[in-house]
Amino acid sequence: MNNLEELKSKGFRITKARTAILELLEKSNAPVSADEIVASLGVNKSTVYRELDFLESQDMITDIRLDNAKNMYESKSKNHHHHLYCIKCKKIEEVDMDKDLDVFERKLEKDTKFKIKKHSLEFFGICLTCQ
Amino acid sequence: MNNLEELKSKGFRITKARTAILELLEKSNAPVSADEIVASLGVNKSTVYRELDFLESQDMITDIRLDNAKNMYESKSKNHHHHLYCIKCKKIEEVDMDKDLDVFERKLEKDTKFKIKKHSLEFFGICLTCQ
DNA sequence: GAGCTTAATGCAACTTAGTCGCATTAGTCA
DNA sequence: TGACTAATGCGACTAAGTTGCATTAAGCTC
Repeated sequence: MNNLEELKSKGFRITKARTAILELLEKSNAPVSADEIVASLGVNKSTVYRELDFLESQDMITDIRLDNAKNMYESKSKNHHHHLYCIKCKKIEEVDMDKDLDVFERKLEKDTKFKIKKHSLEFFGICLTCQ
Repeated sequence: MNNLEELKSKGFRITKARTAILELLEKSNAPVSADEIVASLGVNKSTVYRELDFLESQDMITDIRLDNAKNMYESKSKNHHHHLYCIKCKKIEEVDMDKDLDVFERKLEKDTKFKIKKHSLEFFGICLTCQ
């Protein structure tokens, strides 16, 4: 069952905006910002923000903060990863390291009694070409 | 040599705003936002933002994003740590786990040729009292 | 397919975080 | 004490995100 089918089965409607936004995020191989979605799909700004909140609440996308101005969004269909961000050219690379972090996260839950829902791990630096 | 002395030795001025902001961040045991600084010190908003940028460029403070609306700032005098954030009551706890992450970071630098300047690792969840 | 219900959308006005240019103030040094 | 200029304050601005409300359209029943 894909994301749209899952939403339908939960009683949510399959609208043009919803389909387009979800598809755009699933196809994109880099995080996407709200205004990029507005620009490339022509969907209203409020709708985009509401839909992003909704998809996040449905656990289908996540948000990340790289430059400290705006959120970016990624589909969760892709396998979980972290980011390496060049503070000069703003290039984003993906990074894997979850085995270690999962172990730590479970320990953390036990120690703190927090129920951990997600984590974010971002590295900031200067890429080879910018050095 | 403390932060202020270091700034002075580099030719920067020791002003009231600078002293107050640095002191506030050093004394606080939780991350502080720009508007909290404006409110509690009565320093002008532009000055606060400029000063925060400046202190960050001098490597004396760091910024973190927890709720996705605004930056928060911490003194680097405190030992490096990460955050555990309750998405309900917005309580922030500090977390240590740097041995592992440092090893990983060095490997990452080698693999990607990035020169890594900093990283941020935040955990989001629900604290015991909010569960 | 027509009619009904209401989730989802679009619009416009608003809020909030952060930025910028410029005139003024106040550290620092001689 | 005076001169130099880094730092400040003010006000106007931008950009990201939010909200209320009237309208539209997805999906169900007949």
